[in-house]
Order: sequence, then structure tokens, then C-alpha cells
Amino acid sequence: MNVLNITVSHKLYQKNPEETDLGKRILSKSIELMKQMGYEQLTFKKIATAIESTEASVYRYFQNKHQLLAYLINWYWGWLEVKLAQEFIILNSPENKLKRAVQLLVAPMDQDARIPHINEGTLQRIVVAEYPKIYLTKEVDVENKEGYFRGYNRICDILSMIALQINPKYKIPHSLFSTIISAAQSQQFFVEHLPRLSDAKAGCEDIIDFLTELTLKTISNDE
Amino acid sequence: MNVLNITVSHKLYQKNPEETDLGKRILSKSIELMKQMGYEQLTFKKIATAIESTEASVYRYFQNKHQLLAYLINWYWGWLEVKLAQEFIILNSPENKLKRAVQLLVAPMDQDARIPHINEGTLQRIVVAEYPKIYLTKEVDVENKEGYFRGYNRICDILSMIALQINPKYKIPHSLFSTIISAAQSQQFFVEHLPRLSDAKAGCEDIIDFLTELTLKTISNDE
DNA sequence: TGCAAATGATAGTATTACTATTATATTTGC
DNA sequence: GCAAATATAATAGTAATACTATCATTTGCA
Repeated sequence: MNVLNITVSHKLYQKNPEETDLGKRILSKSIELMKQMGYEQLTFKKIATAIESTEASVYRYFQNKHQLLAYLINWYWGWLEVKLAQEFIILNSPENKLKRAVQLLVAPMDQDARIPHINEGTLQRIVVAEYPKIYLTKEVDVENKEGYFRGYNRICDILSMIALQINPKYKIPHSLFSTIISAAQSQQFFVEHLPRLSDAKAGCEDIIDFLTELTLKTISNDE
Repeated sequence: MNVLNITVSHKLYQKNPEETDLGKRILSKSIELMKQMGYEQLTFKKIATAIESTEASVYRYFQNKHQLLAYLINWYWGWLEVKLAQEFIILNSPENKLKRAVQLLVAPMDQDARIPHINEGTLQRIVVAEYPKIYLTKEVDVENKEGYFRGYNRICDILSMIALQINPKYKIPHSLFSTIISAAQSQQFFVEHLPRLSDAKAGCEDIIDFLTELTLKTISNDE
């Protein structure tokens, strides 16, 4: 059983890109180009040219660039959820689960050979550099109803449940983990681009230690 | 001595908007319109029309919309720094200073009558909804050198110094406060738009309590 | 009065973000 | 193996955006 399929809400595409060869090429090249040039500079025209197809064909899969970004980011969270589930098979204590979750959020991702059209490592870099752009819009409330942020919500829920096993009295796990997950992204960005906003050295270890300590200290029920 | 002037890096404008009447009207109306329609929908044409001027005139003050946003956000941080300095006159313990800083970050802002062309409350809402957009770009490294993010850096530095008074051994105050400041913004957004990412109720009290506890618990040197 | 600076008025361009139409492959059912 | 449906390519076109350029007019001020 080698095939694994990350499913995202059908509101996140016009036509499912996972179902066709062209769709997969769009995904693959979008990831590559968005990493290279950033969200703002990317256009459907550039994607189309790069895969030797046409703008109109790309529009058949995604309504616009915003929907494409939302698709990719949700795919990332869906994939992270799968990874977490795999890891948790052999992890028994909630502390270890949270530690491993933080590592997965921050450490560079390996490519999964079963999904050749998605470069998970590159996708992770895109999430770091672009993720708030999917919700910081005037359409956030409508798109929330359509499931644009379900992936993020689910990861936040999962980690919250684990935290409650450590301390059932901790009242605000969702606030905590939305903060931790956001920080996992932004700290990676700060280390690379705005180093005065961080004390971490290059490499992910310092960030992992910071976030792990922040998490465990906050949910501990001492005092 | 009623006049107070928030100074931002001259790289953040073409021509200083604080020095002319037209410049102030641009600032005032930009804030109003950006709050209303959001960064993406705002154009210089709309600003120009609203103040009964022309697109070309707006371009004389700001190179583009991105620079305008960077100006406004830096103005906000500069103004927050002034507020902090004022408050710290009568606050003596570092704990109280940090608590008050968190309150200022999250609680709705009053309009300062000495600066009629800037609505600080509205500006604060803009920062909540738009702030990562100034650094999540491909130009971040160049713009960082030009001082686009100095306001944020300075607040982060100030809070870090205070934290070190509480616990001189705390090793990563910049990482902590860039996280806390980012969380102050994003939690406000989540409560309003993505409530599954938060446990806080409407109103700022829950967020303030969450951030205050997160801060103090993290820098305490127990264990 | 006269000069410089600021602003207004107008025009124009390249790019973007689409939409529409028609032609040509390709797959699928029968 | 053929018709029908579907997917894609090719092309064109539009409205809006993000500027740049030019020149006329107003305003402050020496």
C-alpha cells in the first residue's frame, strides 16, 4: 500500500489537480516557481509557459492564484497531519508527541518518493514565507466557511488535545498552539531574513528548543 | 509642549507626508480606506479621488502602496514606543512594565488629539490585519537594510531588555518577544475571524491574560 | 514682482487577471 | 472501431492596475 493521497476541500480547486497529469504538473511547477520568485511575482501565465501549456488551462484547475496558494498550504497541513499520525504510532507520552510535532514543524522536510509531483521540502519553505497571506484578506470569513483554513485548524485541534492530556486544566490550548504554529513559521523566516527579531542561530535546533520549552512550560500546571 | 512627532526612516517615503497638508490628508485617508477595503483593494487612484487630488500627487509622497503600508506600520511602532516610554515613567518593576506593554499591544487605542491626521485606533486595526505583508516579500533583505522594519525591531529590543532584568539568564528574549508581539496581532485577528484558532472570547482581556502569562512563565527561572 | 516648489490635469504604457471562443487532441462507452 | 464526451491548446480580447511623463497652474515667500 504505497499510494497516499492528501485530500483537501473541493472548494480549494476548480478541478482536482491530483486527478490528471496536467494538474500534477501545475502543482509541481507552481511550487518550484513560487519558491523561486515569491507569491506576488508568480502569475498563471508564468506557470503555463513553464509547463508548456496555456493560461486558460491553469485557470481550469484553480480560480486564481489565491486559491492555488490556499490549496498548496492546505495540502501541506494535510500532509503534516499524516506525518504526525505515523509518528504517534510509536510515541506514547504526550510530551514526546508535542516535542516531535514541533520538530516536524521546523526541521527541513524530506521528499516523499511516493508523491513525486510535490516537493515537500520546497512546499514547507513556501508555507514559511507565504502562509499568513491566505487568511489576511477581506474574504477571510467567506473562505473560512468554505474550508480554506481547515488544515491549520485541524493541526491546532490535534495538538490541543494532546496538551490537555498533560494538563487537563489548561484552559486555552487553541490560543497556545495557534501561537506556537505561527511562531514555528515566523521564527524560521526571522532567522533567515530579520535576525534582530531572533536569538537563534541558523539551523533549526535553536528554534525547536525555544518552541518546545515555550510549549511545555506554558501547559505545565506548577505554581 | 503639545506637539509630538513620530519620525520614521526617510527611506519610507519619497517626500515627507508630515510636512504638508496634502501629505497629512494622504495619511489620514489611506488609514481610513485601508481599514475599510483592505490592503489589496486599496489603490493610489482611490486615495487620490477620496482626497480630491490626483494619482501623480500621491506618488510624489510614496513610491508605491507597499512603501505606504511600511510607513504606516512603522509609524505605529514608533508611536507605541512613545507610549511605552510615557507609561514607564511611573512603572517601576519590570513585571509591571511587561504587563503594561502587552496591554498596549492588544487593547483598543484611543485617538491622540494632538495628531488629528492619524487615527491611532484604526491604524492599530490595520497593523493587526496587514503587518506580515511588509516583510513577507522577496525584497525583505534589501528593505531591512533600508530600515523598513526598524520600528518592530526596536520594540522587540526594548521588551527584551526588560525581560533580562527579571531573569538575566534568559537566553532568547528576542525570539520570545517577536513571538509575543506577532501573537498579539494574530490572536486579535483569530478571535474575530478564525475563532477555532483561539479560546479567547471577544474583547481583549483573554488575549492579554494569555500573553502575559506566556511571557512571565517563560522568562521565570524556576526549575 | 518674480522665482521656486507644490500640485493639478491629462495622457500614455506595460502588465495583470481574467473571460470567451474555437480548434484539436484524447479518452471512454458501446 | 467509432461516436460522443472531455480535456487541452491556441488565440484574442477586456478592464483594471501600477506606474511614468509632460505640462499647466497655483501658492508661498524673498
